[in-house]
Amino acid sequence: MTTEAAAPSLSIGEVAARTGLSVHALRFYERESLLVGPVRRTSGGRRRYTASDVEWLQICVRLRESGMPLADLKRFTELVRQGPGNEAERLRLLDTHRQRVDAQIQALEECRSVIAWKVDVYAEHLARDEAGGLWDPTA
Amino acid sequence: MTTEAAAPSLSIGEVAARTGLSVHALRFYERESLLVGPVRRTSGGRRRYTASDVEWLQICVRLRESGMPLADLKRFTELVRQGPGNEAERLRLLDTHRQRVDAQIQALEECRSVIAWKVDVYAEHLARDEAGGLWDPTA
DNA sequence: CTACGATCTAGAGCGAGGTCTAGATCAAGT
DNA sequence: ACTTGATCTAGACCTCGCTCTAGATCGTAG
Repeated sequence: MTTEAAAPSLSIGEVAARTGLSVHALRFYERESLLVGPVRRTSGGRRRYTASDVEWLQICVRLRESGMPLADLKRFTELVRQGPGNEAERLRLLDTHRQRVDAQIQALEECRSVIAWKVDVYAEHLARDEAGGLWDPTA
Repeated sequence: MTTEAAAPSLSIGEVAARTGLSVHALRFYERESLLVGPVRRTSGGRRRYTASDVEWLQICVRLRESGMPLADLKRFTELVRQGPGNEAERLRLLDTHRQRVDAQIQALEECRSVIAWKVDVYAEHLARDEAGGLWDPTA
């Protein structure tokens, strides 16, 4: 494993396709230090991403999708970049986020049930609508 | 019920406390036409909200919390303001939103499981940590 | 060699959703 | 009457998270 044979790398466009991030966003993330290591470049200056860059970005996407602010993601990246020794803090960060996600899911489920109820009210109204009756939900 | 006896009304501050919106946000929502009817004023020009204003705002809060854009909320408000006759469109709007919420919940649950897995990885690592071993998750 | 598309940098711009400020007015307690 | 705190308006400003632009360069297919 220490002897490599032409480590396959990806262009920014390919990484964009694989992560769902735009090429703009990828360059932006890099500027914001959201990548663990520096991205390699070709002799001509084009970025070449490794498989583990892509994996990391996929984790980032999950964390972002679930509402982690870029600032927290940056902090997490820093910790990973610093290497072993700070796992407790990484754990804290992730676990705190997990709790926020749980709260978020719960809040959404409450919203969902309120909305579903409203939907039912309207659906029911429309079902018996043909009979024709005045009905003002503002009342 | 048609004869009223001093309909109790609330100040903007009281409404803020009851809805969780800031007084700034309440004024902003009003400017953006997110309220069904015009808000009453005292002789001195202060806003007085009715109980149904508050109910409406509470629905708005749920819809916003669950990610409905202000533009959609505005559209929904318009429909309600126009009165009976457009229930089908209201239903479509709400049901579309409900589907988005469902999708959101599902996405969050996937994120949650990815995060929970990462949390476990770190927790486990820390548990067997005292034994002391190199461990670099970047590898 | 020529085209043409993908990528480069630095930095400006944008949309959403409020938030805040200034300066004035109102209302209630003492 | 005076003080204090809540509210008023109009409009400037802010954060977040990208997105887009301009103008140059790279690299690959003909």
